Amino acid sequence: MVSSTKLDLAGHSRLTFMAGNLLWRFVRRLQVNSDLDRDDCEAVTTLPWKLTKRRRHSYVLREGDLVSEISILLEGFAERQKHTGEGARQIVSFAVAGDPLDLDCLFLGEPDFSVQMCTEGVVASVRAKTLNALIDRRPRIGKAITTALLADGAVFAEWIVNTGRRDARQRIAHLLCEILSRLRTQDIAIEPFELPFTQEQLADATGLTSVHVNRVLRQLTSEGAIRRDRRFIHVPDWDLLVKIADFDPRFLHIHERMEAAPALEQC
Amino acid sequence: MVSSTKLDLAGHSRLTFMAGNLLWRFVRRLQVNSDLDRDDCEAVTTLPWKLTKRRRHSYVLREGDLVSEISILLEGFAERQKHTGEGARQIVSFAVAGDPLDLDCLFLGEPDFSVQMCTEGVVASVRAKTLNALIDRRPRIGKAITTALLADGAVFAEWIVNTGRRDARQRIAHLLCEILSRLRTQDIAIEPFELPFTQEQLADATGLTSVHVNRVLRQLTSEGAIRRDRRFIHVPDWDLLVKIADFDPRFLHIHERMEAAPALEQC
DNA sequence: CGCAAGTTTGAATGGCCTCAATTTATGTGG
DNA sequence: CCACATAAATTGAGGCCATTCAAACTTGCG
Repeated sequence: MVSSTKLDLAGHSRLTFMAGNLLWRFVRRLQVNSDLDRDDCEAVTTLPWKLTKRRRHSYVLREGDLVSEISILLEGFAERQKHTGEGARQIVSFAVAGDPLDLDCLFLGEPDFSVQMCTEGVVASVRAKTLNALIDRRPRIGKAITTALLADGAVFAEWIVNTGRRDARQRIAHLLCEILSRLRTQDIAIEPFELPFTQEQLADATGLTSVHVNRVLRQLTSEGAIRRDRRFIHVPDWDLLVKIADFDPRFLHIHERMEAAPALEQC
Repeated sequence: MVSSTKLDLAGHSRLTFMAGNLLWRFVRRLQVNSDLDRDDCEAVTTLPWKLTKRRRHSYVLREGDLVSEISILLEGFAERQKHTGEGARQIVSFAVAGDPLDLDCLFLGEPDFSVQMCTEGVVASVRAKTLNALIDRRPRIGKAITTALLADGAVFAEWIVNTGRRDARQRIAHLLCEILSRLRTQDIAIEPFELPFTQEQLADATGLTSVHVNRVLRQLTSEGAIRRDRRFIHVPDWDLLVKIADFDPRFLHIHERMEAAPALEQC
C-alpha cells in the first residue's frame, strides 16, 4: 500500500494535503485501463498540481480557450458540452472524480467544447508543458493517458447509439447506469446511489427536453427502477434499471484491475 | 515537395506498388494533425503491410473479435457500427481513404463495434505487435497516432450534438458536409462531389429511418442544396449546404499543414 | 433476364416538443 | 431564522416531426 506521506505536498495547508490524497483518484482512473507501477504512480501524483475549489456552474474551460493547463476533476461532477449555432446545448459527457476534463487538448490544442461544474468540487491542474515532459520521460504513462482518453471516446460512441437508437426511457436509464458504473470504479457511490443532476442536464445529455425528462423520471419511479428525493436519484433495483436501459457495460472498457490500485484514503 | 519514388516498395507487383502509393494516404491522414518528418513517414509506409481488396458489405472486423492486426482503409468507404440489444443499428462513424479502421484497439483491446465496407475498397493491415514496436521506437509516430485517434473522438462528440440537437434536415446536411470536408483533405473529392451511401446508411448514421431520409433528401434537392443521381449525391451549392447544416468544421481538427505532405499520385 | 437491394410514395399513428402556468426547492441577505 | 428571489420541478393542452406499416417502383447484379 502506498501512503501519501511521501508526497512533496505533505505538510502544506490542509487543502494541499488532501490534494495529495485526492490525486490518487486520477491514478486509479488511469489504472482502470493500464498497468502502472509504483514509480509511475508517484511520478503522476508528485507533479506540481495546483488544487482549486470550484463552485457549482463555474466554467473550468470555455470553447476556444488557450489550454496552457490541464485539469483533472478530483471531487464532484462536471459536464462537457457543445452548442449548436442556434444556441442549443448538448452535453457530450459527464466527468466524475478522477476523470480528466480536458486532457485531450494536450494533443489536439484548442478545445471545441466547454467544461462546466455540475456540483461544487475540486479540480487539480498542472501546466501542459510539465505533463508533456512527463509523458516523454515515461512512455508507459503516455500510453496509459492515451488509453484512458480512447476509453472516453468509446463512451462517446455509445452516446451516439443512445441518442440515435433508443427511446427516452431507455436513454435516461442508460445514462444513469453509466454514471453509477463509473462511480463504482472509484468506490465513490455507496448504496443508495445518489446523482446530483438537474432534469435539464439529463435532457441536454440525452437529446430530450426537460419537460419530457420529468415525465420519464416519473415513469421510471412508478416502475420501481428509481426513487427520487429532491435533486437526488436513488437506484433501488439495479437489475431492473439495467434491463430497461439495455445496458451492456463493455463499452466502458473497465478492466477489473482494481486490486493493483492503492487504497483510496478517506478524506 | 516529397515524391514517393524512394519507397522500398517501388518495383514490386503492381498491387504492392500501388499499395506503397496508397499508404501515403494514411501518412497524410496522420499529418493532418501532426508533424512527421521524412524518416517517420517512411518508417510507416515501409512496415510489412498486407493489402487486401474488400468487397462491398464485407466485414473488416466484428464486435468482440480478437484484434491481432490493425487495419487502415486506403480506398473506398467503410462504416463503424454498433447495435442495441434490440438489434437496431447505429453507425457511429464513416471512414474515408487514409482513415484507420480499428487503430484504437491497439490500446483498448477487444472492440465493442463492427467495421463494414460501404463500397468495395482496399484495406492495409499490419500485425498489432509490429505497429506497437514502431510506436515504442518512434514516440513521435505514437503521438501522431494518438492525436489522430483523439480527432476521431472529437468527431464522435459532434455526432452526439448532431443526433441530439439538430432536426433531420440539419443532421443529413451536416453529415454530408463532414464527409466532403474530410475527403478534401485527401484530395479525393473533385467537384462535383459524389457520395456512395444508401439512404439506409444515412438513416443509421443520423438516428432516423430510411423513409424519412428519403423525404429529407428530396427536400434538400428541391432547395438546390444537393443534386442526386442514383446512389450518388452531388453538392452544387456548398455554401448553402453549410448554412443549412450549421456546419463549423473546427470539430474536425484539420490543420492546414497539407503543404508538408507528399503529393498523392494518381493510381 | 430475373431476383435482390434500394428507392419512393401514401396514410395513419405516436413520441416527444412547445408553450404556458403553477408548485416546490434552493440560496441569499437582512 | 425568516423573507424574498431565483432556480428547478411539475402538470396540462395542443401540435408537429418523424415513425410505422404497406405497397409500388427502380436499380443493381449474377
